[in-house]
Amino acid sequence: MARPAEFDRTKTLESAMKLFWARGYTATSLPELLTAMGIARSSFYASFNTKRALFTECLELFGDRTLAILNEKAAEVPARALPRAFLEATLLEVSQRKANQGCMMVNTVLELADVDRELNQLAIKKLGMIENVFAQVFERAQREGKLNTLRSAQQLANLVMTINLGLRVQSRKTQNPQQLKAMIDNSLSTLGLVA
Amino acid sequence: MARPAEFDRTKTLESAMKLFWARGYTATSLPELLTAMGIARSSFYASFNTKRALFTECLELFGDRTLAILNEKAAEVPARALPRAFLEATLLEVSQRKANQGCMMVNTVLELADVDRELNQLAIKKLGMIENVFAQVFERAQREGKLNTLRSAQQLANLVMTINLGLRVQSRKTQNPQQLKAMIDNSLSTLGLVA
DNA sequence: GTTTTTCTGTACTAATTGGTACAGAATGAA
DNA sequence: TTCATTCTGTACCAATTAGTACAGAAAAAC
Repeated sequence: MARPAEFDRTKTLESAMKLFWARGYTATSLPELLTAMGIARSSFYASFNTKRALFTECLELFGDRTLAILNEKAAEVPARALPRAFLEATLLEVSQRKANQGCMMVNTVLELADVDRELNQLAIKKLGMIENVFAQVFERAQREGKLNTLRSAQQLANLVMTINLGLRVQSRKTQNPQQLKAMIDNSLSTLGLVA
Repeated sequence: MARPAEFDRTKTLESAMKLFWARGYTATSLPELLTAMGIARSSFYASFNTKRALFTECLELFGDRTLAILNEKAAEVPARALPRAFLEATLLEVSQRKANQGCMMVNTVLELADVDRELNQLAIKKLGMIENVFAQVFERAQREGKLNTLRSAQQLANLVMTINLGLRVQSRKTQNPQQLKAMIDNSLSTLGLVA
């Protein structure tokens, strides 16, 4: 028949994600997207309906990827070491190769809270999934006696999230990875589950 | 001579600030600003050079106001009670009358990190001034033996800021003031200076 | 080769962006 | 009243926005 290959959709999606991640939804223009993705305008609209739909896909991708990292770490380390493992994996490893990008979900929550409620809610939902994983891991560890029960698993998860969110803001204002590392240590030592 | 009164500049500035606070820099258009401020286009450019200059003024105003609240509380309560007093004053009292606005400085840091470095730096500077007040208050309290020295004053201040930033993100995703109150309690109890 | 499909490139649209120009109404002091 | 000044309102500008239309090049199967 004919030319089968759509261009590498995953790859272009990834490029778009990085740009949205860095510059946010509103400030990212279509021409910028096209350049970053390396495709023509027509191809863009053929493959990803609208800018907004593309952003949704990117946010979805970012969230899933973050969740994957968390699940991966959850399988590797004990519950009380999970916060550090997650923070280092997502904050330090990323920010070493890509400067201070923060977190696309957090960025979106703040940017679009009063601008686009639907996208905002999607970001909130994705963040909620992260928190849920923490809660489940902690709950199980408590049941197995591997974690103290001074706080409920849910409270602990919420606390980890607050610190996580705070550090993600810090990562957007602090260029230096070493300072960030120190902040992670500093915050985690308060949790009472130092590992 | 002639008609003296400029319209109430402070009041219009405040209206602009609220709008920027809610919707961010990029997503706020000039017509929206004019409506909110209740002035004509010409008056706008006569009084506030550009949209960007206006934003700078608003950010400055927001930062100063937050700093004023902090200093006020610092004069009222002992050092170990300052974090809670500050968080409740800025998060709960505000969010009760004005929904989930978060913090304009934090919003700006995330929105403009890779878009407008100068505005971003201004927001970072203002946040730094907040942190400095905490650091000085803690340092003095430690010198006077009113605060344990398990952590340095600077570390403590940084920790308070991380939690503060995290909670401000939470305040932008959580509508419920009671949940927010619980999160404040939950986070502060980890600081080891519960008051 | 022919055919079928996916891509690029260019040219558009209508709406919106921030910013400027200027006429004239409103205002108040002299 | 006169006169200087500060507003409002409208009309404009050039640039940019997201999105559409379509001609034709590129590529692979037959």
